[in-house]
Amino acid sequence: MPVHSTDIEEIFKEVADLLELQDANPFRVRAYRNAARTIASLPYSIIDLVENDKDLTELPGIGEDLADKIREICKTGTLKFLKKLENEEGGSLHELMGIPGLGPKKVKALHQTLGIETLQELDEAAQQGKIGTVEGFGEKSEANILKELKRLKERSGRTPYPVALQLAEPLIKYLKQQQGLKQIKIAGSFRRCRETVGDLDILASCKRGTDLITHFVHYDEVDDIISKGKTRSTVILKSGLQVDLRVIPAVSWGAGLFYFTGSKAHNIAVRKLALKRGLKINEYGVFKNDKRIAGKSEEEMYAQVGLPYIVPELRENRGEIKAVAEGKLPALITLDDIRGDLHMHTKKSDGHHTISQMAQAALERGYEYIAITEHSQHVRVARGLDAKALEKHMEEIDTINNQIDGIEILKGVEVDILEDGSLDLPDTILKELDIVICAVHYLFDLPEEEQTRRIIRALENPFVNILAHPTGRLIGERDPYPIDMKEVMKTAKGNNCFLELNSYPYRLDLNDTYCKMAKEMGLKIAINSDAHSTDGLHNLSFGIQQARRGWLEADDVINTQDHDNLKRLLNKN
DNA sequence: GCCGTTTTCGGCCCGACTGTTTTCAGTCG
Repeated sequence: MPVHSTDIEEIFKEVADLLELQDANPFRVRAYRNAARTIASLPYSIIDLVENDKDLTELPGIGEDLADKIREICKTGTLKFLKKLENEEGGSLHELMGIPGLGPKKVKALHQTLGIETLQELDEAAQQGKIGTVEGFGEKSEANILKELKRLKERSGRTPYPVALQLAEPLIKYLKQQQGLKQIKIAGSFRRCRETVGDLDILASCKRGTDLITHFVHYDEVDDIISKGKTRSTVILKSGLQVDLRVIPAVSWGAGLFYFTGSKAHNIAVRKLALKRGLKINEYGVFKNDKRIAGKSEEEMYAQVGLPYIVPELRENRGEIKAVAEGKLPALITLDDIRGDLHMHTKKSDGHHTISQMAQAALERGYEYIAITEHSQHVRVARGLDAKALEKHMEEIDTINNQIDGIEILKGVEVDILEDGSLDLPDTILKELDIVICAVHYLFDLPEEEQTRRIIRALENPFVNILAHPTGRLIGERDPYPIDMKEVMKTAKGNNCFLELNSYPYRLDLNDTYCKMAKEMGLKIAINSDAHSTDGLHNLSFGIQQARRGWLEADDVINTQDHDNLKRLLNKN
């Protein structure tokens, strides 16, 4: 069983919990949590560093001791120190700390008085009304524990961005009805455009904050009010999504926005710069000797530490602060840079609209070209085309191209990569096309080596241009299939191929870190919608968000090129 | 356990909210 970055993260978090339960030095506890966060926010797998014998202590928050422990986990899959902690008294109590409201002190109290060690035992004790009898607990804590246990069972982790977006829009509209509201914005990972969000952090500035909070907790969709104070409140929506609202004074708007947008790692890095200048940053502003010298806007916050404004998508502490200090921050791609869309389907396979309708919709978006890329025969559910049907389809595109002005329709295909890496259509037809996209649609569970070999062979076909949704993941549904991405990228580059960033918001495949990796290797990306209807073309904006998180600039993306340049890029011979 | 342009020791974020012990400890972000 290969070790992943997330395994190391989990082990360190568990160690932190168990140490905390033992009343260990709180800073030692924090060191483990910091290290877990560092590993989580790396734009690559820490396993690669270990395998290449790199110096792990160069990573923030990782010293000699934790570097040794990381190497131990990589080598053995486990950590002796954790096993030792688990074997000690109370070594299974960390799982109870997963219940919001239960920290180390309360967990220990429950253990000592009622002997509770597992979530199951916690549930039973709460059902029997025993929790309320423990000192420090009352009726409300008991009810809360029951509620959280229930929620834990129902919870399915983070919410995909498009779902959060759908829930957020009407809520913001509702909050805007409040009189005296000056500003309102969603911060947190949502603002950073992460593919999933843990909760929604809404920031507002309002004449009378308490009125806004009251208005907030009376929202129709609120299922449960977790907390409600003068400046902040937390609720759970009926959908299960947690929403935090924080009201901050207008003079602190920028500081609050900065603070609650995160990421935590980015904030810490900026705060460190402030400390060097003798300044202190908190959610209310930048302070010099207790005097606020900035805070109204994020721009002035950054200016005080000598940095230009950094867009939220880059705030992950993945080198953006160093880059901006050196004047090397990328000019990130925007939707306006896109001149065409190279992956879409029509009624001919599993799409809903005709070629003309798709072309018309693309024209309305200001595109100069599109590629129609139907499935190939292997994908029976999508009514994939065989060579003969594809030939007829190409003739139809020719006809429409002659009828329509202002946009060029490229003749393409999304050809299936078969088990052995050969393609689902013969070269004789592939070479007639303007663009060939290849993709894996079945056999997702091949071993890494085999899957990599399969894809590499496909990319070596002289007529293939783009590998679509390169990891096959479906966010929240299907994990990426294991492949050696570095090798795939190398092969793509060597064969004048490109990788796709599929913009379907449950795919976003390539993800941000792979985009950055491609950019660093000099491999260009195609940001495509994979639209199955005219509406589907809009998904491209989700891809742009992900691309920006991956540091991509217009020049890193092939469909920002004009038609002539694109043709040159697609012509491999 | 980490870190260092106050560098090998001594500091490491702290303010808001909840519930309960009613004046504050515990938790969270």
